[in-house]
Amino acid sequence: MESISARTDTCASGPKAHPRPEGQDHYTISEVVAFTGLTAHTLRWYERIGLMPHVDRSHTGQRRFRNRDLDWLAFVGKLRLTGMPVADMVRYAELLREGDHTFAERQELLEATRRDVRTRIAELQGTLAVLDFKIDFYGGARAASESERV
Amino acid sequence: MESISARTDTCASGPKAHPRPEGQDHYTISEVVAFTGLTAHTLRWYERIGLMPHVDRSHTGQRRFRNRDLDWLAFVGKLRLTGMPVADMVRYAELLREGDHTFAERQELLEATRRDVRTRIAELQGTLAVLDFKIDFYGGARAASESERV
DNA sequence: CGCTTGCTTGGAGTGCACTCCAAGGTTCTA
DNA sequence: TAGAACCTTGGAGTGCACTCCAAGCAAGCG
Repeated sequence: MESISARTDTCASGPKAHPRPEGQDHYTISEVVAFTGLTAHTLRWYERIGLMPHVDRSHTGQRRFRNRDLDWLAFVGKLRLTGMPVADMVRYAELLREGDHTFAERQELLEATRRDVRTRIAELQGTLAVLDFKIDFYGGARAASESERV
Repeated sequence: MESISARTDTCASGPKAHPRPEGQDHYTISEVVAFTGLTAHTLRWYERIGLMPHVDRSHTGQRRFRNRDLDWLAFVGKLRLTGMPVADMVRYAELLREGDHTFAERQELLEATRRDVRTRIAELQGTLAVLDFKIDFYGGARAASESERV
């Protein structure tokens, strides 16, 4: 049970995660900034709103991120690219914390996201057609004015 | 010269524009709201920030949109779908107002946008791969737990 | 030990793209 | 011609996703 959620969480060896040094498993916030490209502000904010699963602390209270946090941040980065609202990501994180009985809901959430992404790709391909049309027009107009000039 | 910019502006018969009644050429703001799905607020705001080419007014000062405005709004809608910042659209509108000598710059702007759209599509396809992976995982886990149960 | 650099917090500020408001003038329908 | 529905304006407000700040504690180095 536990092992299944863990695998779900870290996504195993699936998609490539953020780069990181080998054989290490705790990082300061600035190291995570360097790996992920996020700012320290954003990392703290993610934690505050419940988007991080629970970050370890040093004995003096400083954050010590682990590899699983980097994996999670890599996945969050993907979700961010989909345009998913942060509130929905937080919802997904909550479902993860609640355990295996939320499998179905998590799957649905991801499927809804996938539908949105597919729609978005189709929209973008539509805009691409318009852009091609316009750009060809400008190209044609310039070619025409050049041939007039020649 | 003029005719070329006009064609560029309205995009001629190219991509399909917002639906509208045939054989009419002036519309109140609420009609344009119905055709475009934008709000009246947004239409006025577009005009204020210089994103509309110049909307006619009735003798009492109310807006009377024309077909070319609907064409332009359809194009702006496409640009909006690309994720282009409004400021860049305003820039494009300015270039249009400045006349034919801005052809090259307009073409560049559109080409840069097209590059962005292509990048965005590639990103989204990357996220799709991750989503597929995760969704398959949930599907597999559920199938496994069902077979255990059986 | 002192110095610099890094980390902590709650709360306030930013930029974008709208979104709404109040107060009043206009247009249409009965 | 009355009333409802629609239109006008400048300016203020909203929601999202950060982004920054001040004040103070922590860590590593010569």
